[in-house]
Amino acid sequence: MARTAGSHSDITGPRVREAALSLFAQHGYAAVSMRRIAQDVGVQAGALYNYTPDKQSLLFDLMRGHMDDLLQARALEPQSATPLDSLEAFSRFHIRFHLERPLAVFISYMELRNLNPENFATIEDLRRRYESELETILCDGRDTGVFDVADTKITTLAIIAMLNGVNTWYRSGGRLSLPEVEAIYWGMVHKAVT
Amino acid sequence: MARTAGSHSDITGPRVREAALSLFAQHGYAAVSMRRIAQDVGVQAGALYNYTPDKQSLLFDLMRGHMDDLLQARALEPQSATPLDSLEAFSRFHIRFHLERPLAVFISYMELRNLNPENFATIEDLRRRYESELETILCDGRDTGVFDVADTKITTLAIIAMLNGVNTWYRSGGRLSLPEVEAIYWGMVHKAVT
DNA sequence: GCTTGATCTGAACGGGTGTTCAGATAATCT
DNA sequence: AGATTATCTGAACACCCGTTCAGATCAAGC
Repeated sequence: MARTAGSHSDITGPRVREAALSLFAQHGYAAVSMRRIAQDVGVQAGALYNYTPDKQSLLFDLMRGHMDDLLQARALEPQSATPLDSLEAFSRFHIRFHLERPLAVFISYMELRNLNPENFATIEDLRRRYESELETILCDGRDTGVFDVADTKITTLAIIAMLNGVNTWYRSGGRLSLPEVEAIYWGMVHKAVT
Repeated sequence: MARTAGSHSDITGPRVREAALSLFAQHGYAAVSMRRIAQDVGVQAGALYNYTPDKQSLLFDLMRGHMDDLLQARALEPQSATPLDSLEAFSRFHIRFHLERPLAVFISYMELRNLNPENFATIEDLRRRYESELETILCDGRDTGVFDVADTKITTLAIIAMLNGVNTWYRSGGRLSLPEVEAIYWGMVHKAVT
């Protein structure tokens, strides 16, 4: 068989996903055509179908990949001894991870409604899995008496919503460095639960 | 001149905006066609152009109207004596107002990228005006020594992001009543800034 | 150097898009 | 009753959509 190694697919495949990621984040899934993605890749629209069965899968693969990265990176983080340390580690990890890939983050919650029901369920399951890690920390802290939280479910969502907010304004090279941002948000999270 | 009063325009006009609001919130601006909006109104697509110059204006009017409502409702709220009372009033008002119109809230920050640059600037200005009301409260509280905030701009955005999070999960008739939700979130905001 | 087959082109498919407009419709006024 | 005109229809305009596929292209293996 000819052209197995050194083929263009190793290059074009990632480029398709990169172009889709950037365009979906800028204009939204529904407003971006396959022809527009192809243009950014430097290829005709038909060639995209060597790398994705359809447009929906292209979106889903981006979101699925992002959620997998998130859960894997989280799993690789070192364990903490106390609930307070765990909460600080979670808060700092969340900010750092999300600021590193703003486009994927943006897509992963702006384009949820453009997933078909099956794909939506898959992403939502992964999201809930991530959120439950925070809730477990909050429950541990409440049970040991170090946290004062009225409702762990709501506090979980409130903390994540607050931390996600960083992505709306942070620009690297701006007024505040990443460690400063981490410290400020961790301070607010810390106070809010104690 | 005939047909000035009792004309259909008093009815159809609002119905066009209602249908657009609901459909834009469900499927996104780019994914909703004028024909689909017309179908919900019970009219042909061409008739919509008696009520909006184009699709873009339809979106802008919804967002503009929402921001106007927000600022007006906020202005009608009673003044508070202390920064702490002001912050509580703001937090409770924000939650209450936003839970009353989830569709308009959803559109007003999901569809920002579908506004043309001029319309985008207008909405962003109104949004900043609202946010600055919260920041003023935080500055007052910090200056009088009752608040401990590292950075008023970031704290402003963090609080608003946290409060906005309510809209992602709250359903009326659910586990928690509106006053309970208000109390829980106000508790977290209060602790986070003191 | 020829064969092989992965990759890509370019055209086509059926259908949908926002918007316009001449003409039909019908409610109000004189 | 007849004139007026706001409102709506239905067709048309030029264009874009996701997807398919026969055939061209060309790098790797023999």
